[in-house]
Amino acid sequence: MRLTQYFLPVLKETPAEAQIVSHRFMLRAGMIKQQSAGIYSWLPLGFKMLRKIENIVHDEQIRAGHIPIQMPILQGADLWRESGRYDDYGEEMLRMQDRHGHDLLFTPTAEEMVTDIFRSHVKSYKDLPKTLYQIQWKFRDERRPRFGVMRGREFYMKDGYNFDLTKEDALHAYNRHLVSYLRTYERMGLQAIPMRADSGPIGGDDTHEFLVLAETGESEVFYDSAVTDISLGQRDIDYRSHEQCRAILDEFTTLYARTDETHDAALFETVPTERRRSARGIEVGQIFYFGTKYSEPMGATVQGPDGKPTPVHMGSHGIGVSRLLGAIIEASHDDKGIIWPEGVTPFTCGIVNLKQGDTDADAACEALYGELSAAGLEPLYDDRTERAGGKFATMDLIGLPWRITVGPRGLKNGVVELTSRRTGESEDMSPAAAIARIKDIYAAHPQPKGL
RNA sequence: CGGGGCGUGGCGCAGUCUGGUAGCGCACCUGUUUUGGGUACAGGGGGUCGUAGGUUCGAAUCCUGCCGCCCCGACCA
Repeated sequence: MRLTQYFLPVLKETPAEAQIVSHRFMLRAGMIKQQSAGIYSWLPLGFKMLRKIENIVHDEQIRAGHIPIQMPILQGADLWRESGRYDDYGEEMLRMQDRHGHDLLFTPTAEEMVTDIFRSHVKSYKDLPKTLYQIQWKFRDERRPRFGVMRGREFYMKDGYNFDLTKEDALHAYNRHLVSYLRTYERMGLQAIPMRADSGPIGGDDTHEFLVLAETGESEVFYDSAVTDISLGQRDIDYRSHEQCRAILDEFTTLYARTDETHDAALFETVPTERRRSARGIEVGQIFYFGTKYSEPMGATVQGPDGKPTPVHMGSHGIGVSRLLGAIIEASHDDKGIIWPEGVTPFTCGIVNLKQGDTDADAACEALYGELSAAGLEPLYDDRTERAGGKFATMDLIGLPWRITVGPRGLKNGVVELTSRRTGESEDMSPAAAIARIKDIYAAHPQPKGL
């Protein structure tokens, strides 16, 4: 993308309403525009990042064997009356009526509807297990929306639902989700720690939340510092293996890690003093096993081998896609702006032309831009006739991991400058070497495919 | 929903106490100049002062209602 062809309304000054760093940078980098309390328009850069994150989530869900679907944003009230949640959900559920006076609601989650889909089409145990998921806009009428997209009323969420014949199978689905979530977060450069949590209005027996440690987090968390040393890394995972998924769950959830909701002070005392930590965290996902809580009242049964109808065992699992955008920025920024991890960045690198209009500089930039684009490595070329300072400030603000700086002086020596946004370190090299380096870097950080 | 605060051009703000018909910086447009880490100068466009009503010769300013937004708290991906 050429910057002069793009729509990137960056701000020099911070809008007064933005209190936390991710919100400030999202506004300043021209990613979002607030339209109402907790409701945002997604401008090109923000929309692009939302899609990137979404695509990582898709990649990792599909890898785990889960099947994408899409359910409507507006749902009829009847299904929710069946499960009993129409009355239970409370003020957070935004309700409305259509012209016929039928009650509708803006979906805050979709257990009812997915259960309806399942019961309409699946009749035999032979069709199990199945996990269906969607990435869709949700609406929860929060009492107090805040922190930009971190607690919006409208938010983009991946919600998945597993259907299994037995509790054992459903628990494997739970473990499998935990593993796939860990992998999803790691790919975004985030460390999200699974913590034992409360089930809230979803209900159920087993539940873990995934928390990214950050000062601005809304949850208070308590953990054994050893949990921060564990990572999935590059290991091969067979998502069909009950044993392997179970082993990874044990590996990640044995050490003490809980939110304030489930914190057990006495148990925490058993953690060695020097490893006891209390901190703040951002909740970026949650997984539940709730058995037959919905399948029984809603009649989601399959015929078992014995011919008898059996209610299916279910769980649901969520990742806050729009919130992740805020969480990544909270976890990765400096005073100048965002620092995207290579795994999720709107563009792989920036090309800064220090002297637009200089024949050599223009030609060198065009060549870099053309070759990187042809290689599928989407660069952002700052071809504005602005003074260099403004170009650097813009690049720093929007946080592309790498920048290639091209100017007439360097070109006289046959070099351009490759700079890391994270370390700020620069290196002079030939344009060909810079391209090779960018290719190498992103070979190790493949960009998401999505659907 | 309880407590607090704020609505003045796209953004950040002054002006409100003490009424006299709107100003600054940034951004934007034009021109010249400049260009290696947010150039300089000159000219210019853009504002029903959130909104409705009231007081007054006169309201951004005083009074009342309403709307919106932000912060703290209690609830949540």
